[in-house]
Amino acid sequence: MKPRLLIVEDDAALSELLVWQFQNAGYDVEQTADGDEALLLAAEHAPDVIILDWMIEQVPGIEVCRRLRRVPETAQIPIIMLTARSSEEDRIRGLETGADDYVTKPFSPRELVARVHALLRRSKPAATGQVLSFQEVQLDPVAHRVTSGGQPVDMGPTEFRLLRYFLERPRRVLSRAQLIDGVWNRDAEIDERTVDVHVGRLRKALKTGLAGDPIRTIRSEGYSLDKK
Amino acid sequence: MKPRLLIVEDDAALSELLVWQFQNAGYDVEQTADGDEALLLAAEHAPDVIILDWMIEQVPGIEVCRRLRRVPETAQIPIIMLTARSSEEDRIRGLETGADDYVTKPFSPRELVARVHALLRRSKPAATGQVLSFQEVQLDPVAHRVTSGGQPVDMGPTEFRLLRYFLERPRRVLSRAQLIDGVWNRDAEIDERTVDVHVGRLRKALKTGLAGDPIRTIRSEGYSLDKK
DNA sequence: TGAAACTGTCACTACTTTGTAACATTGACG
DNA sequence: CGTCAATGTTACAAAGTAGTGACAGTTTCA
Repeated sequence: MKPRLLIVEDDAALSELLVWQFQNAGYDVEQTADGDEALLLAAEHAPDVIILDWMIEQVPGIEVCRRLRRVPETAQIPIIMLTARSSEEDRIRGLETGADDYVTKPFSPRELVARVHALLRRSKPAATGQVLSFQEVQLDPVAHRVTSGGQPVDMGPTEFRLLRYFLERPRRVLSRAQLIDGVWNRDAEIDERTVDVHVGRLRKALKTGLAGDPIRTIRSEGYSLDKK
Repeated sequence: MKPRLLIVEDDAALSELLVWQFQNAGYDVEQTADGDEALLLAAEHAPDVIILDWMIEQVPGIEVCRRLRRVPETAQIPIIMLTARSSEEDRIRGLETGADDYVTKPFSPRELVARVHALLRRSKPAATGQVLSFQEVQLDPVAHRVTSGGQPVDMGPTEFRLLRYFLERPRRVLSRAQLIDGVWNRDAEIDERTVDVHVGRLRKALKTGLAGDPIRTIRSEGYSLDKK
C-alpha cells in the first residue's frame, strides 16, 4: 500500500511541483492551502507524513503543527516544516514545537523526498518491507496480524505458522512432510493427513476476507501458495 | 535517566564544542574520532542517538553508517550525519543509506541539539519527558500520570512500567519473556504467568477510563498494544 | 507502628486449539 | 461409467492457554 502524504502549502506553483514529485515517487498525495482544512484532512485521511509550510494563509504553520500534536489521532504523525525563514531561532522553535524536520527554501525536491523517506522508514517500518504478502494476503510478523483483501483475518497459531511458511516460499510445491518439518516442532510425530486439516482451516480463515483461495492443491504432491 | 549520545568526529575543536553543548543540554555523551571504535562503542553502550561525521579518519562516515545498520543491535539507532559537503547527491545518498538527518557544516550547535531532540522524541519519547499516547490512553512520564479517555487512571508501579513499555512499542507482539526483561529488573526470576496477572491488572485499571481495551492477547505468543 | 497498598504465585474455570478418525467428495484412469 | 486413491470436511476428546480471585509475604507511608 502506498504511503499517504499530506502537503499543506499555499504557493500554488510549489505545491503543484511537490505533488507531482511525490506522486512520481509512489506516494498517495493530498493537498491543501488552508490550515483548518489541513487539520480536517489529517484527522480524516490519517497520512503517514505531513509537509507543512510555515507561512500559510490565516493560520501560521506552527500553530497548525501545535494543534496537530494536541489531538491524539494526529499527534504521532511526523511533520516536516517548510520555510523561507532561515533564522536559527525559527528553526529551533519549529523543531521544539513538534516538527520532525525543518527544511529551508529553496530546497531540492529530491532531497525532500529523501527526507520524507527517512522519516517514514522510522515511523512506519511496515512500509519499508518486513510484511510478507502474496496477492491479497498480507502477514505482519511483528504485529502478528493477517489481512486478506484488507480485511483482518483470525486464525489459530498453527494456521498462522503455516501461512507464514507458505508466504516465505510462494509458488513452490511443498510436500506434507516438508510442511510438518517446517511448521511443527522438529520431533513432532504428526500424521500427514493432519496437514490437510490445517490447510483446510487456513483456507476457511482466509475466505472471510475475499473470494480467491491462494492455496493450490497438487494432487499426490502437496500444496503450494499460488494462483490457480 | 539521561539520554545517551555518541559523537563520532575527528575535528578536535568541533568535537569538544559538541560534547560541551550536549552535556549542558543534559545528555550523557561519549566521543570518538575513529570509525571502528565508533562501532564498538555503539554496540556496547547502546546510545540513543549517534552523531556521525561524514569524513573521519580511515573509514568514511557513510561506511560506518552502513555497518551500524547491518548489525541488529545498532540497526535501530537514529543517526545524524554531519558534513562539509553540501551537494544534493551526497545529501540524498546519506539519507538513503540510513541516516535519519543530514546537517551541513557550518551549522548552529543549538539547532543540532534541537534536531537530536526531535529524533529522540520519536525514537525514545519517554527520555524527553514526552507524553506517551496510544489511542485514548496517555501516559505522562514526568508527572507519573495516566489518563484513559481523559479520565485519570490509578495503577500500581508495575502496571505503570508495563504500560510505559507497551506505549514505547505499540503494535508489536511482546512475548512474556520480553516483558519480564523490560519491565522487571534484569535478573528477576519471574514466572511467565505473572505477566498475565499484571496485564490483567493493567486492563482493569484502564477500564475505569473508557470502553475499549487497548491490549491485545496473542494466543501462545504474548501481548501487544494494538486495536482489536 | 499499624494500616493500606503492592507483589508474585497458585488454583480453578472458561475457552480455544489440536490431532485424529470417520465420513463425504473429487478426479484420474481404464 | 465405475473404481479407488487422494483430498475436503466435520465432529470430538484431549491438551493447552489465558483470565481471574484469593492469599500470604513484603513494602510503603502516614
